[in-house]
Amino acid sequence: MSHTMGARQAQKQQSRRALLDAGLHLLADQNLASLGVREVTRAAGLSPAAFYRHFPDLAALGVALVEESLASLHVMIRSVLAGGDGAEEVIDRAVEVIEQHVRDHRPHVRFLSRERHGGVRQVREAIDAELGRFAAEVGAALALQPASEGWGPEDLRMLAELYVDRMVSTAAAFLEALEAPDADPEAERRIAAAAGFQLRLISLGRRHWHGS
Amino acid sequence: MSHTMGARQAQKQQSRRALLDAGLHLLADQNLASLGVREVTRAAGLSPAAFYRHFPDLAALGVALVEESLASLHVMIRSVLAGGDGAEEVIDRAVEVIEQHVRDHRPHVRFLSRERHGGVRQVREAIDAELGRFAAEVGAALALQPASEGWGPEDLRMLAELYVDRMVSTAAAFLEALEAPDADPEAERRIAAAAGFQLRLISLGRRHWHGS
DNA sequence: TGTACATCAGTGAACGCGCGTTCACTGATGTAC
DNA sequence: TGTACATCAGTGAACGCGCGTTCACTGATGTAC
Repeated sequence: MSHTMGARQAQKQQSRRALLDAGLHLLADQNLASLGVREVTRAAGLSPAAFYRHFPDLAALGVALVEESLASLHVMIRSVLAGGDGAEEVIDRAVEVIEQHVRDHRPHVRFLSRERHGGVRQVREAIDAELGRFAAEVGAALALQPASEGWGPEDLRMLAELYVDRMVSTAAAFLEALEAPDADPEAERRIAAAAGFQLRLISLGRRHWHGS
Repeated sequence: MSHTMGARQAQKQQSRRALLDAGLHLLADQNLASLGVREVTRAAGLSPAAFYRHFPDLAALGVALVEESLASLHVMIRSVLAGGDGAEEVIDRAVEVIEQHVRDHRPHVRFLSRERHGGVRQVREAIDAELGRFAAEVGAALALQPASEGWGPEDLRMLAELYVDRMVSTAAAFLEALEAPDADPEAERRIAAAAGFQLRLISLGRRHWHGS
C-alpha cells in the first residue's frame, strides 16, 4: 500500500517526517506540553497552518512519536530474549543491548522517559499501554523457560513487570549519563555494573522462590 | 529564628505559601515547564508582579516544591526502616506506608513523579540528588543488618538503589491507580501484591547471594 | 496523447489574546531616638 | 509613649511579543474521458 505512492503522497509523508523530526529535536530541551505549533513548523520549514494538514494538535504528534519510539524498543527486547537460556548470558546481553539502544535512539528514549509521567494524558496512556504489552511479551518468554515450572501466570506477570521496570530504569540511567555535561565513561560502567548486579539478584531470587 | 517573626515576615510567608500551594495545585494537570507566572499568581490571589518578591522564576518555585516534597518522604522512609528486622514484616510495612504516603501527599508525589524526568534541569537535579541521599540512608540501614555480613559497600549501595527504585515505581503505580477516572480498589490491591512479591523476590536473592 | 476538471498540501495574512517583565507607586510594618 | 524616617511586600498599568487558529488562496498532482 505504501510503496506505490504518488508524488503527492510522497511529499506529504516528507513533511510529516519533518514535523516529527523537528518535534523530537525540540523535545530534547522541553516537555511536549510546552512545545508550540509555530515552534515545530518553524523548525520543520513549514508555515504554521501546514501543521493542521497532518495532526489535529500537538498531543497527536506526541502519540505518533510514542509509536515510533516503541517500535524500535520491541526489536530490542526480542533481541535480548532470543538468546541462550543461560541466565548469566541473557543478563549480560540485556545490559549491553540496552546501553546500545540508548546510544542509537537517544532522542526517542529521552522522549519516552520524559513523557511517561508527563503532562499529556493521551501520550502517557499510549506509553503505558505499550509497556504493558512488553511485560506480556517478556512474561510469555519467561513461561517457556524450565525455571518457571510451577509458577502461576500472575507470578510470571509480576516478575516480567519487575524486569521491564528495571530495564526502563537502566535505560533512563544510561540516558542521564550520556546527557551529563562532562561525558564520563566511568559513570556508564557503574550503571552497567549496577544493572547486571540487580538483574542477577532478581534472577537468584526467582530460582529460590517456592510458591507464593 | 523563624518563630519570632514580625507581622511583615509572617505575611510574606503566607504569600509564599499561597504561591507554592497554587503551583502544586496547578501542576496536577500540567508540567512545570508549561506553568505560567500569571497563572500561579492568579490562583494565589496576588498580582503578577508579586511573584518576583518570592522567586526569581518558576524553576526556583519548582526547586522549593522539591524540598517540601522530599522532606515528607524522608519521614516515610525512616518509619519503614525503624521496624523489626524480620524481612517479611519490613516488606509488608513498606508497602503499606508507601500506599498511605501517596494518599496523604498525592500532589507532592505526583509532582515528583512528573518532574523527575521533566523539562526543567534544576528540578531534575534536585530530585536526583535527594533520591541519591535516600539510597545512602537505606544502604546505611541495610549495612546494620546481619544479612549484610560479607557485603561490600558498593554491593550494598546497588542493593539500596534497587530498593529505592522499586519504592518509587510502586508509589508511581499507586498514584496512577488513584488518578484513574474510575477509582478501582482492586487495582490498588494488585499493585500492593506485586510490590510485596517483587520486594520479597529481591530479598530472597539477597539472602542467597554469595559474593560478587 | 491531450484536455478539462478535481483534489488538496502548503501559503501568508489576519484576528484577538494572554504572556513575562518593568516601573513608579502606596501604605502597613519596623526601627531609632 | 510618641514621633519621624526607613523598609519593602504588594499593586496596577504599561510594553512589546509570540501564540493558536481561521481563512480564502494557489498551484502542482491526480483523474476521467
